[in-house]
Amino acid sequence: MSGMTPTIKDVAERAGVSITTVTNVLHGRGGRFSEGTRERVLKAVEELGYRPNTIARSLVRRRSNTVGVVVEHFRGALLGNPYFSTLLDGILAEAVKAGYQLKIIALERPDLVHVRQSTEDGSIDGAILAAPLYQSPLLRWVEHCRLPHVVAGSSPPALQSACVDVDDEGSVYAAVKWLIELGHRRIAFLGGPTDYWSATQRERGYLRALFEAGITPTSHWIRRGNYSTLSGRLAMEMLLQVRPAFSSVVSCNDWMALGALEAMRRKGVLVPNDISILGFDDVEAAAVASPPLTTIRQPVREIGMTAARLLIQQIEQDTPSVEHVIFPGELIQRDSVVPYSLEPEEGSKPRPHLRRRRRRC
Amino acid sequence: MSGMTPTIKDVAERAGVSITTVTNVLHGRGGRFSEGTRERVLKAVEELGYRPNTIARSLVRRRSNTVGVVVEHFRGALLGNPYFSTLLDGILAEAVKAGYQLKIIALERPDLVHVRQSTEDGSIDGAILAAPLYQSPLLRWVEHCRLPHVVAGSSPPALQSACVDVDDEGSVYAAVKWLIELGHRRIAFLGGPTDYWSATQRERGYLRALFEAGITPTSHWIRRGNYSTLSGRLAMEMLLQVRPAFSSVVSCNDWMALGALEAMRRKGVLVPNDISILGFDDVEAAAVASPPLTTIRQPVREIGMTAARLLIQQIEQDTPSVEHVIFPGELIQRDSVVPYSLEPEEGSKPRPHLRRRRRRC
DNA sequence: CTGAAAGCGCTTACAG
DNA sequence: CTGAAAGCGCTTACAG
Repeated sequence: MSGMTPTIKDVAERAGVSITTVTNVLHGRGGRFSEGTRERVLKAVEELGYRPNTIARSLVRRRSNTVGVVVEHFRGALLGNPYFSTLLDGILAEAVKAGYQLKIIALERPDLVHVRQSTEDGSIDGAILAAPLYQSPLLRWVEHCRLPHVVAGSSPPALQSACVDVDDEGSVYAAVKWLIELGHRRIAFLGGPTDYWSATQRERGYLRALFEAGITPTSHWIRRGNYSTLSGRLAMEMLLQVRPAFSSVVSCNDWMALGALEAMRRKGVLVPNDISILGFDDVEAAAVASPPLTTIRQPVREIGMTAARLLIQQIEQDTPSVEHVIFPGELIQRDSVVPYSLEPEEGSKPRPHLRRRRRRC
Repeated sequence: MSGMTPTIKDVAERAGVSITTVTNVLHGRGGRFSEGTRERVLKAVEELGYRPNTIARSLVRRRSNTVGVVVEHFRGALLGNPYFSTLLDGILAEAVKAGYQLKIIALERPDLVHVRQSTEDGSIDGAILAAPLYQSPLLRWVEHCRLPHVVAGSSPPALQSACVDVDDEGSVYAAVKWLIELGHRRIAFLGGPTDYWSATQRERGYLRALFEAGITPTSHWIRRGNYSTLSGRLAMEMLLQVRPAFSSVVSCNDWMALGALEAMRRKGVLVPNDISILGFDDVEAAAVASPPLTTIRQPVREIGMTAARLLIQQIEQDTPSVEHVIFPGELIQRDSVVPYSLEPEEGSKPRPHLRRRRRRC
């Protein structure tokens, strides 16, 4: 009767008891069996090398004890992106701590049919949406979703779901304001892809700080890329040709800032003496760049942990949440930003970038 | 009779057919239903928003269609490690392509009981062990494991299981040989943690190249760290005090090399003019370091992909494999290594590092 | 073409 | 303290 893998039935037979009794001792339901029975059961379990089948248990309990992380647009190197992997790391840490397993649901096409198929199939108790794009169908899905869920790394204000994210807008706003306090008024912007919520929010923060300081933003000083180093280099090359020139540039992420650094190196533009540059994310490479990049760090791992905690709470209390947890970014001051001291006269001669000198912060 | 979520029974009732018929049309088992029946069933599915319960299906099919990735010693920031996340990325890519889901099994304590509990419970069809430590209990487990499995990022030669890894020994051997051809004979080594298979193998490659060139390795020129940047800096600081001095150093990984770079910068040692340095891994930061780090790249993503492919093959053909797939490392030449031209005389005066000059490769 | 029945491995009332 | 029975949601022979 026993197949390859022993089942509870095999244990029961071997121990000479019913399967009910086996479950009872396995779950330590005290008072439902004698000490002798307990020992016999445990012995049979041991001898047979019996492991309860989780699948069967999940079916009857209607609980899989696993949380799903859904990532959309899996084009290949998503987890190679430190943002995602760090987020996942935080989620995993909390899930493990709470006794949950983790399943990764990678959607090749993020349409409703596929999400529902892979999330509402009983295999997960709740889902964390990892950084869904701005107008992703997933964001539409969650609104009608009865499965516990939380959105991490994306936080449309109007969304009636739990969200955990960094304060993109506020962080950039604060950083640009700091730049202005440092004397910069000609501040360029290296934007990210417009279908990323984060990118548009960061750009908003930049614009708001400018407006508030009475500075009119120039569209010539705003250039967008796709968050890659290459696109940052290209965008910076364009920016470098614009006149009048700017004294500092804030980049939507570090990789683009690193590309911009390269563009400036090639052109002989000195950082931070000629141009100050500020990044976002604080990726590992930012610290070892030359000069080390001043940047805004977001608590990615903590975002993941919080998302997992919020999700598990919903699962276990069986109450949906619409809480938005927004973490502030942290300004990491390194060497790529210095105060602006000497504004060159309007209409000054060529190589304006090279005419200025500033002291370090 | 219908709970919150519709089941196959609800569909059957609504369509006025048996549940057998419902499965049949759902699985497109042609010839077992009429066109009219098919339409009614599909309509009921649509109206009810029915999704098959994967758990129930897995139970009867004895197949979960998910592959497990087991990571041991989950102390918190494992996935934050680009190696693991890239490996996972490769695994995920292949798994998704083959129609499998992915489950992450993070073991806090990698003992046999826990592994077996979480892998032999029917929830996964096979397991990939991600970079288990040198003498991990997991490596003992796999030997008696009936579940399909493959070890990725670790490859004890004697292991009777499928393995996918980079050729640690051979890659370092080749690189050190190259250094010797460049004129270096005094080559120091920044080793990794000795409980890592990779670290010991890389050290072996270093030693073998030295032996083969008739160079006797000096234990004073070998220093070990724990793969972190800090440990690399510390180890290099020690190394820098050793006399006679060396002309080049090969580091067990890039992060330690980056730390070593910092140590040298602080001491005023010029790289590569005074000392050449070679890393391993080609992490993103290696390219933006100053000078950009010459290093050995390992095809991590490909290792993950291959591991997944091997595993799925085992699962679907129901035949265990003991194949070892070993990828060669790739030497990425950047600016931290130059040929050695002038060997200082034995017993030369202080600051020997600063007395040499070399041209770039 | 269609459906009743057995069964996947477990858990949970419920009755002794 | 113990066990027979029903059931979780599906699939798979098997008989019509």
